[in-house]
Amino acid sequence: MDSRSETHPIIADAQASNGSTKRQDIIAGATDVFLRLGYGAASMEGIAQAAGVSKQTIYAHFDGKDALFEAIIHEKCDELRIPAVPSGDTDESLETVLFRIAQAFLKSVLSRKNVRLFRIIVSECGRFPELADAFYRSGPRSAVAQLARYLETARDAGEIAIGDPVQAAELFFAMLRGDIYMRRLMGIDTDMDEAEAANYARFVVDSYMRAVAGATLAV
Amino acid sequence: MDSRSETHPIIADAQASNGSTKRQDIIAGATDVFLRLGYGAASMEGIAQAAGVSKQTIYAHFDGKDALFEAIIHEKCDELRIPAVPSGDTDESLETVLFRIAQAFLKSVLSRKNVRLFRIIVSECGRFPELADAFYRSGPRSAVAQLARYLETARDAGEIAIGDPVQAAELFFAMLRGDIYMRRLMGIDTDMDEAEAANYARFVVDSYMRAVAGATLAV
DNA sequence: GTCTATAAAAGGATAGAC
DNA sequence: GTCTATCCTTTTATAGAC
Repeated sequence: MDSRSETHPIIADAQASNGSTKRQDIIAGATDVFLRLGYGAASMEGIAQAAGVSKQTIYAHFDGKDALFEAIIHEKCDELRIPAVPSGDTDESLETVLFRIAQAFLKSVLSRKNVRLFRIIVSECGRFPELADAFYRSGPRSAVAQLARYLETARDAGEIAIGDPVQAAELFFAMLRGDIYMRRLMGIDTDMDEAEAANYARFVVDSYMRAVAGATLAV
Repeated sequence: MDSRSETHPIIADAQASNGSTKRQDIIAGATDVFLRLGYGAASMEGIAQAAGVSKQTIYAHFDGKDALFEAIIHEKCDELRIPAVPSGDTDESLETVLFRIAQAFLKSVLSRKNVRLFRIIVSECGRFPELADAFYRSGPRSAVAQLARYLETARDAGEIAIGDPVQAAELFFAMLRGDIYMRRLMGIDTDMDEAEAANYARFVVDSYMRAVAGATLAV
């Protein structure tokens, strides 16, 4: 895969200059096609055209359609780790931190890219269960774990009354997904602009603050 | 479609005795195959085998794969209307009614049939947007509308403090879906038995009661 | 490694007999 | 209406030249 042939030094240099251009072209084209059409409706011919290479070139770099799909989707799942929950280590109030998390979460989870990725995960979870695991770990599970840690410190400081921090964190994100995320998944709603997102985040944080302000929960 | 030929009275009688057996066989087989494999992975040959008929018989009853798929999925969406929110016209407490609704909702929405149907709606919402509409209207939208009406009466009676009843109802169901529904969609979680469902319903109702017990919301 | 050409199979849809 | 046999397109994957 990384064996640079000695027979055509000029071509080898062209590859070395930006590190296997063809392979990156394939990945870029396949990412576009798979995210747009899903696994079944995407064809290797269409991917080859989108990448500007021939089909055989794809097969020289990947074992087949399944392997290419797994590589593409797995990479997109790993990217979910980046825009995580911002750390709230300052002296901001709980409500302020939750509101900031809410806005970031809504912006990320309702984005077109994210919605399309989740649609594909759901569509192909039978054929590629490992991808569902990767998505869940890198996305929802990671966000929940971070928020749970923060909520736990808030609970230990006596600011809120919750039982299981993980369950409390899951509830917060579930409230944020609300009805709009389901509609987005089904392609019903077009968009939610920043003002609407802020309003909804405010509504959820207000509701959540009341929910966790009460007596300790039995878990 | 319903024109019973006069040329073969015996066959015509066989059809009349239970009302077009072949058509029902096709629907049964297609329902099974489509819900199990989705649109793309299902083949007309496979459906014909599952139904115990020939391919041409399917084409005699339906215009093609698309029309058959739409008929099958649309019918399953219509069935969602049946197990709706139980009416709470008695003198039960708000909490009791919500708890009953929560249990019924969890049982229905987490069922294997319902999860598979929603997976297909999500997968094919690009090709069949009308089906997503049908699902949303018959399922989530219908449940929200019924709960919203109930919450509105509770608000007018001074029992709870909410802004938009529809938004309040959507929040309740979003809390119930929680994290578990997303996991089910991705095929990660196996099952939630009745005891676990009851515990989770209790947790959500408790949290929700606190959330709606506070001051009036700005919507 | 990369391309053109081709194999081999599967799937949607149709023809024609009964 | 129903079946068997067939057409035609699409699709994954491979062969062979350079």
